[in-house]
Amino acid sequence: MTDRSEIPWPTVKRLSLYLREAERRIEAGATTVSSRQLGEANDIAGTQVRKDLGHFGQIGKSGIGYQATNLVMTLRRILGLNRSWRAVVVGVGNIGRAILGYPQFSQRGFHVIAAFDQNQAVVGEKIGGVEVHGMEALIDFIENEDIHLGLLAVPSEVSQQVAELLVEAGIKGILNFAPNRLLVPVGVVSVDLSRSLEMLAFQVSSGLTGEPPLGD
Amino acid sequence: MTDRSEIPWPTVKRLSLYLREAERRIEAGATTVSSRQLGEANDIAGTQVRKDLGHFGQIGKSGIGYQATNLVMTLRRILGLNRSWRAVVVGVGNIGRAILGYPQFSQRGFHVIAAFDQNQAVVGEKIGGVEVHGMEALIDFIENEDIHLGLLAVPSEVSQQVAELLVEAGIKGILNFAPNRLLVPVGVVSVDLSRSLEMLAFQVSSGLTGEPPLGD
DNA sequence: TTTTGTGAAACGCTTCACAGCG
DNA sequence: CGCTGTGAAGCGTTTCACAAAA
Repeated sequence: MTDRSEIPWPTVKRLSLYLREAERRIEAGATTVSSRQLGEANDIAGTQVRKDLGHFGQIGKSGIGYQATNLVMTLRRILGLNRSWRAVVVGVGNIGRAILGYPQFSQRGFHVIAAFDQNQAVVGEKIGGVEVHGMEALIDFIENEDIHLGLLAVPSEVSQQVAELLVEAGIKGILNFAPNRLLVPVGVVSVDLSRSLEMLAFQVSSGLTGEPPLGD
Repeated sequence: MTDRSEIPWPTVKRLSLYLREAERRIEAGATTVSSRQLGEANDIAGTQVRKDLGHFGQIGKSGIGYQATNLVMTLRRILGLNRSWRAVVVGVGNIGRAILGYPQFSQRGFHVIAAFDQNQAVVGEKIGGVEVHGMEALIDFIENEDIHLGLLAVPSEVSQQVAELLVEAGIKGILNFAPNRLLVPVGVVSVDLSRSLEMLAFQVSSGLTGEPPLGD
């Protein structure tokens, strides 16, 4: 394994796709997968797949391909999925509720432990088996319950402020649903629905078809 | 204005950000914005902003910057936001419900006209003022109500099939929430929450901080 | 002086071409 | 042969450097 910080971001974005494909093939009975097989469902060339996987050493066998279960284990390890992640949802509006009701997350080791909201009207509610607490309980909860990730679904006017609160409490990463950049010293990935819709509007207006470069 | 199909995709992804920033500055009383101002909130260099905007002709003034309201109009036109988009939500699970309750969309001219689901138990329900219909009504509705976009929030096992249905009915673009590529001859933008979480896990595991290249 | 617009250079990722292994 | 791994070439985007406009 090479130093993870040397892996190009475009490669990282594809690793999830390879992992899924490998898992699908294993379920279909495969014990071995080729670079072409790993890429074809997502229109990624075999060469590209091999270059990407090459970052982790020589893990394939010429003439055969990749040992499927090994590959899955390697990808899981690189992506950081060989552990369990404890997360809280902050902001129980529409998006927060959707996350709380989304069972797929726990399949990958992401566990939503609790939710928080400023609005006293929703405090005490239970959504998808997860209890909603008041914001004043946030810091203690994160510290005491060993929470790693924050799923941030608050209005954009307060997202930076709440993000800083999370970081102060010791959180390690934030999935941000607000349409603005967060300046915090932890990992951040943003999901910006308005922006996605606008990119779609551009595509349609331009008469473009299919997905833009690499499923983003 | 140049041919839109010649605009590089990385540029398109940034246009939404410039538009937002320009609008924010106008609200704050600005009549003029510089390339540096447009980029700084998102950590984009002034040169980059100018190269991007250069695709639409020479719309700035040396020493001054860009006429704010003009710029907003231009960006809106390029992105295809100078019109109204009629959309339907297909699949009224957690994500579908979240979209239906999300009022911000209509601010940008995206109007969710109706929702559809296979499950008879939710048909007839009204969510966020939008009625849920059965899947059998989908094709006629799209044709008769002049629907342009489909917001696809169905399980991944059926997403390709439903996408084909939408295209057959004449839809022009799909915002896809299922974790798989859609092979259809219309515009597609995907929002893949599991993948975003996995990229976040990678970042945190690697000790990386801040956002990956350009807020994606 | 501030800021745009733009060729040219630099950079990073993708694709090619092919050696080598099973 | 089929498939991997990889140096080298190719390509598209970003950054630099600077001329020109207000």
